[in-house]
Amino acid sequence: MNPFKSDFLRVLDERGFIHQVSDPEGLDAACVKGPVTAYVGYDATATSLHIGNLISATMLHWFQETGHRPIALMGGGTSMIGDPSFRDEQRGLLTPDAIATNIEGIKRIFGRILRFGDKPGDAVMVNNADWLMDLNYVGFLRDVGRHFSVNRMLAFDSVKLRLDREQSLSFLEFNYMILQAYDFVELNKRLGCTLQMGGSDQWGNIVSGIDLGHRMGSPQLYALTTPLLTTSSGAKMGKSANGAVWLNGDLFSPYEFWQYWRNTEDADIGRFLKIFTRLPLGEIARLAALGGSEVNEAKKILATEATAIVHGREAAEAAAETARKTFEDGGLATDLPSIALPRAELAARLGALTAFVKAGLVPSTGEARRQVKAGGLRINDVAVTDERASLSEADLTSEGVIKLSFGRKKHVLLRLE
RNA sequence: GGGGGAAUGUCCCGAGCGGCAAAGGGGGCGGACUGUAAAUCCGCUGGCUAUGCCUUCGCAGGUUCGAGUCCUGCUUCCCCCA
Repeated sequence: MNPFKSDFLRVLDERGFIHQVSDPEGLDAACVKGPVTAYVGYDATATSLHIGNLISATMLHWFQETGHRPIALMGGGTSMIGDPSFRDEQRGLLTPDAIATNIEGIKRIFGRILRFGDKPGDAVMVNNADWLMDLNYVGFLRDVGRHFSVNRMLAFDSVKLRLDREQSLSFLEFNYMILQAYDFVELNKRLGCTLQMGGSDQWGNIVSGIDLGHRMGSPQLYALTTPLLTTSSGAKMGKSANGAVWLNGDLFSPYEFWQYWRNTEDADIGRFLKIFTRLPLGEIARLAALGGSEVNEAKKILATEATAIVHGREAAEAAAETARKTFEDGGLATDLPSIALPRAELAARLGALTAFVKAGLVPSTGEARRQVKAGGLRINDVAVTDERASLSEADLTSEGVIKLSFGRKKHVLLRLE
């Protein structure tokens, strides 16, 4: 199946996006023949997408780049249910309000990744609430539900985890797969969509859509999934100290985002450059081959390029510059993340432990206390040794800020307001 | 329908004679070493207005000076019989 003839599959393959494809030859031929329409669905589980979603969104980018039409599907309807795939327990139900706000947050990122419009080849954004919310229950069961075998659904790996574990799988969640399958068929009808892409955890849901298409008379549909990315040492991608690595700047600043990539493990550089940047493969091969401490140059390029896609070139350069001042000059970069501090609080002597909690560097004063013992907290680069230390105006640097550091890499400035 | 078992530190797994903030892992975080890497070693891994106070062992009651541990009911799950 290897040398693909279509630009799209070749690019995806070369860059390491492909985990599974249904009928690779058929899809390849279809992509050669003319523009294809494909979609990826995003449920409104948070106000922002995260790094994991970026992979599939990037596939949509290359899809468009190679002459096809991508659809970004907002899961306004499916989010009312919640995907149980590979989850070991039920999540709380999202309220309609939350879903609406989440979708607003999620939409923002696509403007940077896809080109939308009305011309052929322009990307389209749709919301499955448009066709799911008004379904008639009995009618839907008769038209669509009859095509699903419960026996078969129970055999899917995606629900096995839940079944094997002692957690119940509610009927509500059990329907998720059916609705997603229906989405695929509906998008085929409405927009001629014949390919659904997603993370490897979506394979079962996607294939169900293909089956449903067969039974309901759709043309041949295709599935393509990406591997679940892990770091070389086995950790799941996308986790940072504060939780997920979000794409929206209000949840995860461009500087933090840049830092996330800067700290990539050596062994992952090539793989990540191919997926998270748009650099040409030749350039990537050169960077990935760097040895010793030279790999740091490659990591900086990875960080800047990946950040530029998500936050814009300017923000990426600024983040790189802030990092350079902080880590390479050992100086004080005044555009490090900062929080405002009322002058009155400082005048009243602010407890050092409290200050670190306020800055969001540690979650509790208890944790701050422990870190003092471990030598992990510094004020203006001087280690805190006394739990009862406090801050005063005397601690302000000549730039008028106080720099709090947690560990070697996390820094926050307190800035008088 | 009947019988037997399980639920533990809100990341996961998992010990726990009635005195328990609760063994041990994994993961995570910090320190040392480095290159803002990996590997390795060391430490930490409920909260607070902190030599004390408060909240944790599926949920709700009860016995007891004292309950994760015993009793009752409930919820969810697993196994066997029908």
